Amino acid sequence: MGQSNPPFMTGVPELLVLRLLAEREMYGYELARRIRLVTDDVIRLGEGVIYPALHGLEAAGALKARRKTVNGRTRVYYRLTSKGRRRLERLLADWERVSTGVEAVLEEPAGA
Amino acid sequence: MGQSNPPFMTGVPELLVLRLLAEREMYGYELARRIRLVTDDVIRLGEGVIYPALHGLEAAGALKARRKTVNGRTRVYYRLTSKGRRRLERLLADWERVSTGVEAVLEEPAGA
DNA sequence: TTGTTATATATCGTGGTTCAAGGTATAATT
DNA sequence: AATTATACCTTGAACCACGATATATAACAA
Repeated sequence: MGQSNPPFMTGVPELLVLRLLAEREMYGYELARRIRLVTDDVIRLGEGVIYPALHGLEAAGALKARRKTVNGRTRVYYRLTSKGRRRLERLLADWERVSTGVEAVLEEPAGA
Repeated sequence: MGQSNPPFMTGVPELLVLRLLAEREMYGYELARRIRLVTDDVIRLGEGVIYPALHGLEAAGALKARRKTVNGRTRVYYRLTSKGRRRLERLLADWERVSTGVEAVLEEPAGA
């Protein structure tokens, strides 16, 4: 009974989160803001995407959380684990493969 | 009572189908084969994706179907309408925007 | 003081895409 | 005779991503 593979274009939010956390420790709200900023508002991941992704990644052992209070507000900082780094590599390769595939079709010059 | 927007990474199968049909008239089975071939087997769209996409596109007026019997087998050839061409332009622009956004995050060099 | 905006976390219900699997039928190959 | 390739199609479910909602503090305006 069918377990199906994830759709081939998914996992991008996860990829973005992991990639940013590879640079430095960040917290959820910051990640959302940063993605909006860097993509010029093209990609806007809401809290309903960011937080579940973060929690899932942490549960999978790809992230480690650290609580910190700044200005009376509690932030949860996440950093990559080695497992997370490996996962990032994999997702990076997936993205490259798939986007290259899409480009191949788009540039395809009517070959027989 | 939310109707939600489609996820930001979707619509790629539709894009690929429209792009190939912009070259020339093709039928469903052929499209599936062609996408597999051009992408080096990276993207494999099954019939469960191809045919519903084709039907939806036709219902939306983006494609025009034409029945043709070859070697005793019936094929349904699809060609782009002007509406389909416009839709292709839009999806093309969407893909460019989004993939550029993803790349921006991936190449992001730790800017503050 | 009251209201709104920004910061910061979290969950929930649901909607829509994509998926594998199944179903029909003819032609070609083994 | 059986399997593979061609060719169409539908269905049920999985899953991600979405908007909405909730809570709480700080900053700023009116």
